[in-house]
Amino acid sequence: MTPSAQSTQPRRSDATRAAILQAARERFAADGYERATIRAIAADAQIDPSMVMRYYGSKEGLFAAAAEFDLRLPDLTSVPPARLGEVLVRHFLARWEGDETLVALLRAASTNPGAAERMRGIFADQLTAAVATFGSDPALTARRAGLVASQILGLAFTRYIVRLPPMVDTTPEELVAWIAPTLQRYLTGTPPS
Amino acid sequence: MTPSAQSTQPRRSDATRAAILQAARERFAADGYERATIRAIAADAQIDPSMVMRYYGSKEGLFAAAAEFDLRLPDLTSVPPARLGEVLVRHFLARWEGDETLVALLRAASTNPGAAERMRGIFADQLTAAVATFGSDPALTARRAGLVASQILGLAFTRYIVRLPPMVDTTPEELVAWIAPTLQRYLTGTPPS
DNA sequence: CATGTTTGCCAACGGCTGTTGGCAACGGTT
DNA sequence: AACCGTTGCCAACAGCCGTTGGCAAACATG
Repeated sequence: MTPSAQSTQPRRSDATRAAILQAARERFAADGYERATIRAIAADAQIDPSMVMRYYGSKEGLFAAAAEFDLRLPDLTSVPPARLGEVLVRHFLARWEGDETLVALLRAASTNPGAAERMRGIFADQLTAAVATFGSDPALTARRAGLVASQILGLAFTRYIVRLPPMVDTTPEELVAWIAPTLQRYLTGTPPS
Repeated sequence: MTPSAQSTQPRRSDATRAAILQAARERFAADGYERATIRAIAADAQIDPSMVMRYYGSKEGLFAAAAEFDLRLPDLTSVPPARLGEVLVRHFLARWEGDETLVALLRAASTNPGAAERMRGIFADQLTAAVATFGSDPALTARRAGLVASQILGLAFTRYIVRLPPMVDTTPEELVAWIAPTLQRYLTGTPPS
């Protein structure tokens, strides 16, 4: 409790907590939810497995903490409408090329219902909200966001999970050039009859 | 051995083998590789877990048998070039809307290296071969096939695995209308500069 | 100093997993 | 009838899993 200080005093265990979280992200990203064992995560973090339980309650709790993720979508209203697709692909590629959290979430979502639920939340809330900012027909917003998610997640799935050679070998800039028009049409194209 | 007859005589255990395979496909599709237990599969097939081992050797062997999959791609040379995208999306949607094998493969590929390897093989061999039939630049064939795979697998991932509401609620025909132009461009579009 | 809290490790638990070996019933062949 | 391969079940093994409780050291506070 320590009621006097503002609770901002760094606890000595914060480093341990952080080490656990980082090891958890790496293991979940590399192995998926069920293959990533608490024992292995604890070994990576060089602490005892029981500490993981004390700090995160359960394996589910640990995953929930490790899979916290913010897409950090830029403000789309300040982007030229014709370049929306390009900006989005580039942003996504950069976003998870440098952060394995989303790969962890992606892998886990295939088999863990909680992870799938969180993935649903991320794309339903964050992406749909971003798509909604530049308006047009509100009835189509969810569908446009869903289509964008299908191409974005398909890109991530083939490049980082399945590792299809042509998708791994292609440079980010080439991928942007190919995929940007797809997102552009999903976002701003006229609906098919 | 039974050397006289042509080995085509139906064995009494064939029904059991088939029941195991069907139950395995359902469990793998619903739960993924590690959550689908041999005991549960055997219970579904109403036989003893040890039979699974006798007939398929190991869990890996069972999965390999259950995840045998043929995309059954149509002959693309007899399709009007302008309708290639439409034909492909429609085919894929129909193909795995009625066969859970690919969903099983998709789920398992996230965490099981063997499943990912098989998925790579399916798309590298079958899809790339189909794309190669209508020629153009051979150096681009693999990349075109990879891009098609990214959108197709993204569609499957969001619709059948993560179950994003807008992707689940949209009818197949609407999906075809939205996604066909994407595949069309990946297949026949001029490469970006 | 004494006291209470935090941080950590050790050992163990119950449960579930893939896998194995042995044994009974069935079926066809001679 | 005797024989032998096939089909099936039962019981068990060894190993790994998430999780728990207790105990020692480190630390902070009076």
